[in-house]
Amino acid sequence: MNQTRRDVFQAISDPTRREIIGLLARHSLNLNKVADHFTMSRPAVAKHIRILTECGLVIVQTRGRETYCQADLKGLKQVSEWANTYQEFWNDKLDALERLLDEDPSDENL
Amino acid sequence: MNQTRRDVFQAISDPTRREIIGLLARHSLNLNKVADHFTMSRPAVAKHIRILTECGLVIVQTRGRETYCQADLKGLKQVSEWANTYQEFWNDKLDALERLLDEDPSDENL
DNA sequence: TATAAATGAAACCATACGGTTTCCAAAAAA
DNA sequence: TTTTTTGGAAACCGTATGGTTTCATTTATA
Repeated sequence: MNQTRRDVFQAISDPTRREIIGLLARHSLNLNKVADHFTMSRPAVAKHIRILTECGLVIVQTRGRETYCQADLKGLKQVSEWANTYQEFWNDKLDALERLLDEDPSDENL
Repeated sequence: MNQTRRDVFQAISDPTRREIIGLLARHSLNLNKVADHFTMSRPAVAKHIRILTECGLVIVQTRGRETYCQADLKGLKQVSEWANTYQEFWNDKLDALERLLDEDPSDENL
């Protein structure tokens, strides 16, 4: 749970963190409220939230005794854009030809 | 490196695997050709490719003595769609109001 | 046929990950 | 001022991850 190079792709790889994102996107919540949505312990949820903050997807501010968590999902733009780079693969109308050329075994010695 | 439930989000969380995807999207390659693009060992690359196949992003077919790898990135649609769910967060024109309402501290007891 | 190329498989390793429990501190509420 | 509430922090644990080296096997090639 150290601060290795925390990037957005790694942050969203965990289903629990994607759920947290879903929660916080709708309304900001303090830590306990977030944890209430899960069966796992509060510290576990807190660690997930910390990871989300480390890559900027969640912003935390302490108010009194509580930790107020809000989503800031601008970072997901990067993910969307990266995936869309390969849109041709699921958008059948596009570039079928290009891909066919490439599936040709004769390309294999490149 | 076991077959836990391999999902696309986890598969793309590793930068090396995203690079492999980038390579194979342009042209299919056999394992050694893929490995040539990296400084790590061939077995390491092979493991990454295995993970990519486990979630369907890469298809492998053995031809003679070589392992021919091709991308099948339809699975990235899921990623794109998930990220786009939160498009409002980076598309400033949209829903600024809705989000402002939500950033209001008085919401915190939901 | 002997040799080289391409790869799978196994064993191993250090560290990251995802979780737990326990304890402590600070605010808020009774 | 006790007592909750809220959550940070630490220690720990089992397993997954990402890498290595070594060896065996299969297929082409000289």
